[in-house]
Amino acid sequence: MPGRKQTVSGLRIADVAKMANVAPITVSRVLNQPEQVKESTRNRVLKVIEETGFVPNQNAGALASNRSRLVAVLVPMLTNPLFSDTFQAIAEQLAANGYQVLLGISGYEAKQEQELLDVILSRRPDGIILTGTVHTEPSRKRLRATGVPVVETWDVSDSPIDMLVGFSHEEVGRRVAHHLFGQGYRHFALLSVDDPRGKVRAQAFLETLQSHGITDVVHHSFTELPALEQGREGLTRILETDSAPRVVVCTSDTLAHGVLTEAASRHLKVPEQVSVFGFGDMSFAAHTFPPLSTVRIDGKRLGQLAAAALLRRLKNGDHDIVNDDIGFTLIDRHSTRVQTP
Amino acid sequence: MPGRKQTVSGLRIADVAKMANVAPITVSRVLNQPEQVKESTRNRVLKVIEETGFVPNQNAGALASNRSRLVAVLVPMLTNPLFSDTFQAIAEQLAANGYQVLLGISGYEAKQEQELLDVILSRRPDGIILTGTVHTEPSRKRLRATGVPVVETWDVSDSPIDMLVGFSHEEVGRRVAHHLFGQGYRHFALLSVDDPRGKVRAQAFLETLQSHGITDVVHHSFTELPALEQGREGLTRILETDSAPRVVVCTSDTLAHGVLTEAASRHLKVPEQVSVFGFGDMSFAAHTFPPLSTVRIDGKRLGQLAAAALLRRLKNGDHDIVNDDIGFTLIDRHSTRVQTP
DNA sequence: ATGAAAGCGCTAACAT
DNA sequence: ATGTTAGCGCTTTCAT
Repeated sequence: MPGRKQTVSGLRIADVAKMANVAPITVSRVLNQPEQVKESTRNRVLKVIEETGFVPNQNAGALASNRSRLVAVLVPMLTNPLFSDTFQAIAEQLAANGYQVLLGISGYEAKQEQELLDVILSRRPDGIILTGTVHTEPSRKRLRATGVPVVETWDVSDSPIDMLVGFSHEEVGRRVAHHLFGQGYRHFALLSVDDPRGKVRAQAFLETLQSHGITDVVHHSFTELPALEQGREGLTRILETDSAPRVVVCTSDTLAHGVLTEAASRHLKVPEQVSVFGFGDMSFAAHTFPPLSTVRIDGKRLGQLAAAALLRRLKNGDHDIVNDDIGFTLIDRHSTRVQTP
Repeated sequence: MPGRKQTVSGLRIADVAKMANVAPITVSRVLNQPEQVKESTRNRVLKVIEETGFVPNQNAGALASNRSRLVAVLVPMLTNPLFSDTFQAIAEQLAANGYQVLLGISGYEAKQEQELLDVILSRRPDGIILTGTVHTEPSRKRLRATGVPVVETWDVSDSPIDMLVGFSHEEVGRRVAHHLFGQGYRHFALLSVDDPRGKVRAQAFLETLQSHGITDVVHHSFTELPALEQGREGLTRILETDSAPRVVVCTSDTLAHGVLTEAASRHLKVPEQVSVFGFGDMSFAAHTFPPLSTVRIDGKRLGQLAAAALLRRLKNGDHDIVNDDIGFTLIDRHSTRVQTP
């Protein structure tokens, strides 16, 4: 006999149906379209479900209905707090709408993501939310071919796979450069971690400074995930190179926090002796000493919009083109000075 | 006609089988037990799979085989960085062994977890990893009844549901109290967030101090998630109450970091004027200014052990009793002083 | 408003 | 080493 009983309560829909004196399909309707069932019948069925602790098998449901109620969410890394607000918001929204989250850790390499994708697709998710817009060509092709609704996040793209909610990292780099130049800063240092989007920000930042004639930017790049430690080490290295007053721009608030810490430990005055600019406006940024000037990204909102776009597609079947640039804001706190030096 | 085609590539196993001149079951074997298929046959099938981009439907597979290859991981909150190392380690281990992670956000209330559980069980996961050992009685019953392998984490228990990998929060509270008392501290303040396990640590800490005759502990509890902001506010409040030199014990490194920050902003010398003790040994703890004395929890190892215990059960079907206390270590850095005052 | 029959795509069990 | 058959538990379609 192929297959074996696979129930939580020892019951299948058919068993519940018998106990409630209805056909299996009626139980199914009570579970999925309760309004289609007469109240008295519905209550009878619900009572049996309640009493027996019956839990339906969604794998069977997915197979029969071609709807898995699963949404795959791919993030590069769980330990990077930058994404956690977004991820949390996505997961909450989806759960509230009856979808479950299938997690994929894609790393920061498009190739790794590609391999993950087949594993993910084998669950037939009803939707996929990706971090970033850098994917291999096979990945893009496959996703387009399957027709699964896809939302790319945390970046912009000229040719999104499907829907997109993000912001421009190039623009971030440019705006930060202009902003600080406009405030009178002329001596810059850059601390970056080499994730794909951080690289774009760093690159755009450097190019914009070049256009202002500034080419002597001290630049240190780290291969590890952003951490306080790298920020401290970064400032140390910068000071070895050049002790002139300058502003240290970081591709992550965590790095910037490290710079502030190292400055404090050296009794350097911020922003007078060193200024610091971050990225992310993570929860701590407003509360460092001194409070950190940074680029505010509303990660929670990003997540909510991404989930909402997907849910609209899933629920209403509409086919709106979604390409939201949620933008960002430059926030001047006290780790930089507004006056011209 | 019930059901509709649900494929990624437009193909089912049956189609691949025809193209490779084998029976469907042979394709299935190539996918699941490749060593059972003769190399030449296997290569022929793999070639067809490769060329067509066939991706099997795991929902169907799960239904037929009664193995979903899904492991549900329930965490209270994605935005609490304390768990992210553990979660990341779990997800990596599982992925490396062919399991996918179904995410559940359980919040800090057992009741909320209970509701989530039915949704999770409807996917028939092959295993479940829970955070904490506080669950409702219906939850425990249901989990035991289904027989799904369960690993509880991040705590200890006299009556685990099944397997367990954690450490004692009571013991943490006690040890921290003894430790600081032993170093000569007599004036204590406590900053806590009211998550269930933090409460236990705080409680045990206070009771132990009482047993040493210390009852005048200034205690502030926050309802929000631990954040730098609360730590700063906490120290501010403590100083309003009492400006005598003391040690501030925090149920989270994040809180402790906030205390250090507030101290720096007030030009208070740490540890001379205020000492600080944290919990977690999160990545930044060794790099704050001054470096933070704290309780080291090896969250990554915890995750690896939890995943490994589950995988042993899933792969070998063994039924070892797993009840690992991974312990913790008190680390004296420079935010406390070792000398008697 | 409810039901009967068929089938979703895959694999367990039993052949050969 | 490979194939045949039946069925996993559910929902679609069509009927009443």
